[in-house]
Amino acid sequence: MKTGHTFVKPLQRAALARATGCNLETIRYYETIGVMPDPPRDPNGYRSYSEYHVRRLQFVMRARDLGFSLEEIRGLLTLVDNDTRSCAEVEEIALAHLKDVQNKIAHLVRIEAALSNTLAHCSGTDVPECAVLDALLD
Amino acid sequence: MKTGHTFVKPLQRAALARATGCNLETIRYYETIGVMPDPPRDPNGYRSYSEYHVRRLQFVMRARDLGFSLEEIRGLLTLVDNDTRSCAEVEEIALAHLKDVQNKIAHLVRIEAALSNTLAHCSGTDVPECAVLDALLD
DNA sequence: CCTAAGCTCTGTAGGTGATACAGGCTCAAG
DNA sequence: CTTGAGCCTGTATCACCTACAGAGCTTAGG
Repeated sequence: MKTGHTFVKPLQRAALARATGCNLETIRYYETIGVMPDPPRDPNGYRSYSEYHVRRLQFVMRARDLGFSLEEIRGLLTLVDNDTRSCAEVEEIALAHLKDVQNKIAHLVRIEAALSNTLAHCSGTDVPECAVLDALLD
Repeated sequence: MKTGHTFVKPLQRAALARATGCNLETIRYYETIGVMPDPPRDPNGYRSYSEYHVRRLQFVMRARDLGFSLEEIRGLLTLVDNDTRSCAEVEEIALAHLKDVQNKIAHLVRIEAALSNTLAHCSGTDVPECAVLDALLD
């Protein structure tokens, strides 16, 4: 086949979903909240996605995997878009998020300790005495 | 003062909120979703809470502090209500929840590692090269 | 007695992050 | 030509609240 200049054929919504692992409906959701841009439309009104959209959605998905909120992701995308890419600004967002994650971990670890401590007193039998309920009932 | 038989005066919604630390509106919410029972009403239609409600809401709040979902709390309350209090059933709910918490912790710890690893490569300066964005952009 | 503050009531909207479904087009294959 | 898959839009739903608007009630002060 002749492949003179690389021309990547546009994707429909389901194809973008497959390409990125993102849920079909979520793509439209990200569009309405402005995380993904309004894509060009085919004459029939169908959304037409390019490689640009694939990369952008992948970026969003990776950031979400790291637990960034959509608000934080919006911030990161602005930096990418303006090609400001000031490392300092990005670091600020990422550091704030890291602290957030660490707080969540600390909180969950406390919960885990309390829970397993309570469960340690549980007889696990069918008797009506229950250490877990006692703990909750005070 | 004469305190022949102990008569605890009924509480209004704000008083229950103060007594339990629960948000005022959340009390009404818990009522609509059936976690708290419909309280008796004064002639003027005001909700009238007794010690029973204080204890029940405290139970709910403690369970929430431990990260139980409202669905799980509903399950625990059913056991309390029926005075079944089969320790085995309670243990089942609490153990499932403990596993859930441990999974969340494991997940967040992975995120934390990835994040701080990425941040370690961050120069923190104003240059447009940014390890964090590079990681997200692939 | 009247008024103003401060409660209460109800229903409903907003927020986060999606997910799902209904009802209607369009398109390609058989 | 029909059928089925895909697309479109708007709206409802989930968890878990929070908040506000607009109304009524209660209480204390003047």
